[in-house]
Amino acid sequence: MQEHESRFKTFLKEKGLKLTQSRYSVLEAAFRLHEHFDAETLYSHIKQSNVSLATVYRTLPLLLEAGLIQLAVRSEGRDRFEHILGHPRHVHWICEKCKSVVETDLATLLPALQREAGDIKFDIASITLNISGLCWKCRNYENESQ
Amino acid sequence: MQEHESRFKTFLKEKGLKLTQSRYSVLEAAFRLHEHFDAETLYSHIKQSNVSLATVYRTLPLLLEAGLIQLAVRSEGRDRFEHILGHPRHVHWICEKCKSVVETDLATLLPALQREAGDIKFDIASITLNISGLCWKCRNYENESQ
DNA sequence: ATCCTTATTGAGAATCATTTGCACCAAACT
DNA sequence: AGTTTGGTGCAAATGATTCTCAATAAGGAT
Repeated sequence: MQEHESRFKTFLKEKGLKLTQSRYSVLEAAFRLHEHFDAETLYSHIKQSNVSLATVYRTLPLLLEAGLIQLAVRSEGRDRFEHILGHPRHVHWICEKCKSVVETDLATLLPALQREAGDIKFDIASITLNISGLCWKCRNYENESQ
Repeated sequence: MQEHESRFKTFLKEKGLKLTQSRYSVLEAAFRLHEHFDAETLYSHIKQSNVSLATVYRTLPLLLEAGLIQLAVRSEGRDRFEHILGHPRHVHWICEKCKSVVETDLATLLPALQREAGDIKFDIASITLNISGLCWKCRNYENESQ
C-alpha cells in the first residue's frame, strides 16, 4: 500500500470515519494528478466511477486535514490544491498577468521557519509561500509595448 | 499627501483611469483599518458616503494591482486583505482549529527570496507566506483531551 | 455470513461572495 | 462650459461551495 493510502486510512480510523469507495477515488485522483487541481478538475477525472461533485468537495477538507494535500493557490475564484507527500515544499511564483505559476524549492527557507515555529510553539501542518508579480516574459512585454 | 494617496493617483493616471470620490473612500478606509479586512467590512466603514458594495469590489483589484494592498488570507469563504505600505511584510501563522492568525516578521527571509527572484527574473509585487497548523493553545488542548 | 448502527452518498436545491449589465453621473481634458 | 469617456449604484446574474434528505454502504458485533 502506498504511503498516501495508509496515511489516509489511519487518519480516518482515528476520527471514526469510514474509508469509502468514493473517498478512495478522490484520494487516488489527487495523487495521480501531478499539477495543481481544483475540485471540478478532480471530479472530471473520476466521474466515471459515480462519485459526485459534492463528495469531492466533502473529501477535500479531509485530505487537507490529513496533511495529504494543501491549498496551492486561489485563482480565478477557485481553490487549487496539490498533493504534498514526497514533494519537497515549494514556492509559487504567480504571474499576475499571464497567471502562470512557477515553482521553486522552499528547502533553504525551512530552517528559519522551523526555528520561528519553535519560538511561538506552533505546530506546522502546511506552508504556502506565494509570490505575486510579473514573470520575465510579461515583464519584457510591458517594456516593449511602451 | 500621504504616500498611499500619491501612489494610487499615479497608478490611476498611468492607466488612464480616474480618481473618483468612491475610489478615494475605499483607499482611505483600507489604510485606516489596521487589521485584515474583507470587502463587506470595508464597505461597512464607508457606506455613509454612498459608496456601493459593487464599487468596493471593483476597487479592490486596483489597489491590489497598484501594490497597495495584498490578499492576507482566505477564510470562511471570503478574501481578507491588508494594506502593505510602511508595513514590514510578514508571515501569517493560521491556526486550523481556532482560526486565529498570528503575524511575525518576514524580514529575515527576504534576502533569500530576492536572490531567487533575480535568478528567475521575477518582479515581486507581493509576498504571502501563510503557515497552517495548530497554535500552542489548541495544541495543548488536543493533548489534554486524549 | 448476516445484522445493525451510523456515517456517507448522489442529486439537486440553497447559499453567498463576487461579478455584471445598464441607464444615469462625474472626472478631466479642450 | 462642453464633450468625451470612464465610473457608479442598483439589481440581477453567476458560479463555487455547502447543505438537505432519502437511500446506501462501511464495519463492528453476533
